[in-house]
Parts: sequence; structure tokens; C-alpha cells
Amino acid sequence: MKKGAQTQKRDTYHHGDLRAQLIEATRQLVEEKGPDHFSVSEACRVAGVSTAAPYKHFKDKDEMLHAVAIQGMQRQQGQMIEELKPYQLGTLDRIIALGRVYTRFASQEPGVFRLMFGLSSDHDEVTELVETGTATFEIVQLEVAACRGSAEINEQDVHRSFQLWSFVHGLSFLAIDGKLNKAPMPFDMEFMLADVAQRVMAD
Amino acid sequence: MKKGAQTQKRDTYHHGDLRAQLIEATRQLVEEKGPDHFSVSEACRVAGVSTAAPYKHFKDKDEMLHAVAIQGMQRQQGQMIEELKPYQLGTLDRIIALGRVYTRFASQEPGVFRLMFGLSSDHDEVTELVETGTATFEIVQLEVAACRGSAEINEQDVHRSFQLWSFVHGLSFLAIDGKLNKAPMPFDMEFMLADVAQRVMAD
DNA sequence: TTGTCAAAGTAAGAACCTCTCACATATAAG
DNA sequence: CTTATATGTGAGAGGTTCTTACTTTGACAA
Repeated sequence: MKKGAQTQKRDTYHHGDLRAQLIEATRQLVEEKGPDHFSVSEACRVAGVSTAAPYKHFKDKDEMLHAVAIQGMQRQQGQMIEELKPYQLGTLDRIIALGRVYTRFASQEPGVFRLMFGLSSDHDEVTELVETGTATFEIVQLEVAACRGSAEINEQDVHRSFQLWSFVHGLSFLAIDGKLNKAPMPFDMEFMLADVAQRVMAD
Repeated sequence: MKKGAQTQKRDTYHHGDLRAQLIEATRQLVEEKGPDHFSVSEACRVAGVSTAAPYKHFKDKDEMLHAVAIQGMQRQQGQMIEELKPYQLGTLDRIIALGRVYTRFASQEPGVFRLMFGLSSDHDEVTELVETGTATFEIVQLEVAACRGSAEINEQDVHRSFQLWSFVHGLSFLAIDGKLNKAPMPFDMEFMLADVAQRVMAD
């Protein structure tokens, strides 16, 4: 008889890979209850360890959340690279694909997405988070330049990339906040992405 | 000798206007420490009452935060109406003005802005919040229609309004998250707003 | 003027929470 | 086999949210 997926039991004193399991438990709980309303002790219960255990692996609660945010950024970036594959370099479809991944990620993992951007915890100071974010934005900029037929990013490309990022970023938040379904007409995400991509990339 | 703006003293047993003062204390603290890291007891210390007092006026912590979010929405809406005044009806300048208020509000009150949108607390169920938000979006839609020279909002207007909203919403978040200053060139917010407004409103 | 009631405060405490400390146990390296 | 180190635990200090029973006070009817 299993005792609820809630709590893990273990026969060894040492855990094996507590750090990874705590991150996973944190991710789950953040998704379930939201980044606010997450508690370290609950993560401990899920992982089946004492409430003191996490502090061997993380400085504090915020660092646990940071770890989940970092993994989220990496997952998001991975999905982008994957999604680009079917499309030919230099096409608008690739820009649209990046936007699709962004909004889809937010919809599928709203808790983690909020963690990545919505919290006030000083993310500036988490270098790994900043670096992953910068790398992802680099991908966008390169795609925008490629649409011009260039491999070099110029000032206009940066500008357009920020416009695209702002748009999908806001769209994602509005989506997970449930603001889009209040519209009088059905909301067509794919059309919205394509329309904006075309407008921003137009001369 | 004043005893630090920290704690209010009072000679009467009854407070007078505790609800309002608690909301103000909450707003201050949310701004200072961020929506996460806000504590009811600290607000009580600021207001100079026992930690049980708030529960005569609010169901729980979340309801206090909701109250601040609602006031934020109302303040934002007020600023929009004010900012529109100098500009002639039906001009792009009015669209730009709305965007300017949105991003400016976020920059000036990032804590409250995050509270209004960034938290997972079920804002759907706070009718006053939803209603104010809807009313504000109505203003945007009317301006978009007016740009077409119409007083009626059609489907395309709704569509464009969502594009504009998404954009300024995302831009605001990126701004308060400090993502915009990483750019290689200086970031010109006003130009960005104007450029996007023009692109979205173009035929 | 006075009696009573409801509104709005308090003190105390239950049930959480984060994080620290001293201590226990297992693993890997010599 | 011994020992150092990494990784776990139990206990607890001090903070938090929220409830309960009690107190104070202002308002209003008699």
C-alpha cells in the first residue's frame, strides 16, 4: 500500500540526490499553489526529509526558488531551439515559433513563469539566471537579423527584438491572468503572434 | 520628539480609520520590500495596532493585498484619464499617452504593479479588481476605435487593443525587472511606445 | 441622561513557518 | 580500518497568520 505520492520513504540514511529532488518538489508545489504560498517545509514533506535538510544544499528559501527559475529558463530556451528546427532560416515563421514557445511555456507552467519574472526577489543578482536570459534573448536577436538576411545584429534588430519580447511577455502574463478570455470574440493566439510578428518586422 | 515614522501612537482606544491606514501601510511596505516579503504584522507595527486588529477589517492577508491592488488599478486609470486631456481625440498621441501612463505607473510603483498582475492570488474572484481592469481596457478600446474615426468598437479594435495592452504590459515588466538597461544602446521608452503604436494602428 | 448594543480594539495562544545549532551517520580516501 | 567530510536529524528560537474570548467606546433609543 502506497502512502500517497505525497511523501517519499527511503531506507538509506543518505538521500542520494536530495538537491535535485528538492528542486523538483519545489517546482511541483510552485505550480500547484503559486510562487507565493510555497513553503520549504512542504517541499521537505514531499521529498521526505527533515525541515533542516534543505539548508545543506541551499542558502535559504529564495535560493530554492531561484534554482527552479533557472531550470525554467533553461527549459524554455531548449523548447525554443527545438521549435525552430522545422522552419527555414530567415523566415518570419521562425520569429512566430519563438513567440509560440514563450506563450505556450507560460500557459503550461504559469507558476514557474511567474517565478522567472513576476517576483520581486532580486533576480539581478543571480548570475546564472541573468546569463540564461541573455542567451535566450540573443537567439531572438539573431533570428530578427536573419530575417533581414544578415548574421550581424544591428541597432534596429535590437529594437525590434525588444518589441517582440515585450509583446509576448505581456501576452503571456495576460493569458495566465485570464484576461484574454474576457474578450467578446474567441482569442486566436497563433493569429495574434503572426500578426504582431509581421507588423514589428515590417519596414 | 517623534518616535520614527515607523510606529503611530494614539490616545484614543478606537483608531478612527484603521482600514484606510492599514491599506496605506500595506502599500508602503509592498513598495519597500516587494509583494512577496510583505507581512501583516509589520503593517500592524506601522499602523500602531495589535496583530489581531486587521482581521476586523479584512478576511485575511490576501484581502489586504487585494485592497492595495484595487487602489492601484484605480490610480492607474485616473492617471490615464488625466494624461489624455492635452491630446486631440482620434490622434495616435492619445494611444501613446495611455502607454506612457502604463509604463510610468509600473516604474513608479513596481511593488503595486506586481501586486496587480504578477501574483498568483486568484484575482479573478475579486470583482472590484476585474471591473476596474475591464473599465480601463474599455478606455483603450474606445481610443483605438476613435483613431479609426469611429465611436463603436469593432473586432479589429479589440484585436489591436489587446496587442497594445500586451506590449505595454510586457514592456512594464521588463522595465521593472531591469531587463531593458542591458541593451547595448540607451533605451528610449517614448520612441518605443510611439513606434509600436504606429505599427499596431497601421492598416 | 442613561442603558444597551454593535463596532472595533486587545491579549493570549494554536498552528504554522524559516532558519540555526549541535549531533548522528554514511561514504570515500588514505 | 580509520577518519574526514558531506549530508542527514532533532530540538528549538523567533517569526508568521489567524482565532478566540474579552474590553472599550461611541451611538442611539428610551
